Amino acid sequence: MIDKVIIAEDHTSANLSLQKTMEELQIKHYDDAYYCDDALNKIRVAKKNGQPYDLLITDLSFEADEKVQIIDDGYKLIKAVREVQPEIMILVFTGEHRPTMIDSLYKEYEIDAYVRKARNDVKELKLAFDALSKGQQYYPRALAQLVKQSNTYEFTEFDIHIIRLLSQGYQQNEIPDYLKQRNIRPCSLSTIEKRLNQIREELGFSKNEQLVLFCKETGIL
Amino acid sequence: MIDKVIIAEDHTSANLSLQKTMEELQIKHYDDAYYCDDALNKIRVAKKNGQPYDLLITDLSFEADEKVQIIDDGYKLIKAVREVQPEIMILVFTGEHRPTMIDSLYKEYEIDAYVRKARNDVKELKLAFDALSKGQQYYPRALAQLVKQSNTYEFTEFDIHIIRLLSQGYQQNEIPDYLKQRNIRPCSLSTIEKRLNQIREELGFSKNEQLVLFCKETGIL
DNA sequence: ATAGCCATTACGGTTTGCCGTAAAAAAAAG
DNA sequence: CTTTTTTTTACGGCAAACCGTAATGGCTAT
Repeated sequence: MIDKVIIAEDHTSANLSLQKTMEELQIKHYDDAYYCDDALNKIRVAKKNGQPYDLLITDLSFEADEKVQIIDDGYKLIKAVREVQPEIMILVFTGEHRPTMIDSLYKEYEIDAYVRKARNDVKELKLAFDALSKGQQYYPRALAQLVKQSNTYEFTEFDIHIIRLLSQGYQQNEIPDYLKQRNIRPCSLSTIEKRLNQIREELGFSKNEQLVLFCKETGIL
Repeated sequence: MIDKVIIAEDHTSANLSLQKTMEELQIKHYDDAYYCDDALNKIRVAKKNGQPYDLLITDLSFEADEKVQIIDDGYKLIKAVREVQPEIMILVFTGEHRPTMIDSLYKEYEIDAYVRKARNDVKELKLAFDALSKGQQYYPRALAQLVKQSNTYEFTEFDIHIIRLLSQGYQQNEIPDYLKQRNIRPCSLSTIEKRLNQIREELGFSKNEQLVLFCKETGIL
């Protein structure tokens, strides 16, 4: 059973929607937070008082403002919360929709549900909630397909490094020096060229411009 | 006075928030639409029946789904609505925050207010509403500053066209043919090279990869 | 009509990127 | 320790991109 819920969401409008949804779901006790630090703190206190939350509902992106925060986004909040109270259920409610990123949240932090802010999001929230109430994970069917599709190429740290340098204005022939200075080990121009060639081929791209755009869109950059 | 409001917003959660806000503002008559076509239609009908809406609240991005729509985003909706009922007040409520884009909405379509989905958005909605009730325009103070700052370079349609082609994998020497086939008029390779060179210089970039990334980040692509 | 101006195009030299092959180095296997 | 395999690097020819200069074409004003 889910009795006690904490909502972490900085947008007032979305926060209120979630609260209203909680009421419709007849959750007796829900709290809300507009900052990650605040949410984490409430979770800590509740656990200490022997009345821990059953469920955290959180967005992924939080906007910085004049109040300086230790935890400044949902990813870090999830990580921190898992350390404080490993068994708490986590529902991610966000507009973010990079499938691989979401999938990695399920794998790495074992989140229990993901609902995308979209048409019919409230209905989907309730579906997710039902699943969670029964102790089930809620993994949207569409997500599985999207993950499959998008997982055409697995980028290594090295790949990302190169692509980032390109997107920062480095020429390819400047990159070997850059890598040598940092003792990063494949560092020849030839290897860099080969790597880029390979990546482009696997993704069906002809130009680095496409690659950079792709990496931005999938959240790699 | 604002008596009658129409809400165009596809996210259920945001839509419900707006409805709730309308109730708090004691708006007696408000309707909502989850599709632009639906919103436009309601505006048309209301006007025909001699009970036109006073205010349209709309998002800018609407997601496509199986229901094929004629008008598929807020920009087009605003344009269409201005033709149907030029005097209606328009409040844009969106997560979109490209200052120049928003500013151009004020200039081109004479929208009356813009509220960003963010922390305290509900409070700002009410402020905007107050201004509109008094017949005033609501132009957020922060927006003016941002517009000034961000106007480093003004992209022409032509610029965007070229950059988009690059980001789709076109080689520069393929672009002249592409443009000629479509009777787009500077179309020589030389002009394209010159244009890109100029853009890069003005933005302090050395590579097209940077440029593409920049355009993606600022929402031009 | 023509002179002047601006945008567009054409051209050529240089640099950078692309891609194949082969050598060298490192890692794995025997 | 040697052999095999894989990874990394070096090199070279060619295509694309870069960038300056000059020529062309269109437009305006006198």
